[in-house]
Amino acid sequence: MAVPELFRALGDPIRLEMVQRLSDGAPCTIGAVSAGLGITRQGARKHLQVLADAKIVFLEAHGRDVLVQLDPSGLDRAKQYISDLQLRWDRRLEALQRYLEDG
Amino acid sequence: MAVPELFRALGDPIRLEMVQRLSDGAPCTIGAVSAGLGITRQGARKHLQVLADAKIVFLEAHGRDVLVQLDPSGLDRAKQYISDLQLRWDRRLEALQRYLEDG
DNA sequence: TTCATATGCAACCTCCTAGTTGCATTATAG
DNA sequence: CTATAATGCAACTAGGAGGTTGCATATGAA
Repeated sequence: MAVPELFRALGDPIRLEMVQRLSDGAPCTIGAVSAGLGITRQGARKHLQVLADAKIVFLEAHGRDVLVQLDPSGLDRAKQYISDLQLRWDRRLEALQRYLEDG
Repeated sequence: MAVPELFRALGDPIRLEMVQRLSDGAPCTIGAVSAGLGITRQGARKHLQVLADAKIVFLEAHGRDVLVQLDPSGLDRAKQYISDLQLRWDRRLEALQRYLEDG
């Protein structure tokens, strides 16, 4: 459910950069993920919330700071959705080909 | 390239519905893809343009009407990008595990 | 030719989103 | 205890995205 929200969350260069960082490095604090993006901490925080709402990331309070971690299931759902589309598309192509060959 | 644009194009319920229709049925005209979406033809046309700009769909003039066709390579790029992310994520997990085990 | 159909183009409106600033809060460090 | 560091919350602004209406254009059918 909420597939559009999922893709929408990925459809922003800054959020995608965040996901990149998270997939590369260790889980880190909000401050760390937000640094060096060219926007303020609050701006970055909003992006993180979008990612969290879309279940691409989850936030875990840890004393004074909040750890940001990638949620693999989010990415998986997105990929699965695309695969389903491609499957239908392929079936359609096959049906079309049969139609052309056999009459 | 322009991966964010790709996801962004998929991140809208109406555009996703269009892609669904195109993957299901035969390539059809702009009018056909645009019908029954709850918005005007011009509104739908703008969505189609977004999909076309993101290379998810291509438009082919055919006399009076314009055929809309799914571009499988667009979906493939999106899927590939996600797979790459997951690959890096998995590698990171492995490294972490080795670190925990071996010291 | 004439009429209807499928589309293009442009101006306009509204609202959400990205981004900011300022201040409050909570927890770690000395 | 005090100071600082990491974060939360709220109000505000600007710009773009989604959507509409109105009109122009070109192609196919009769």
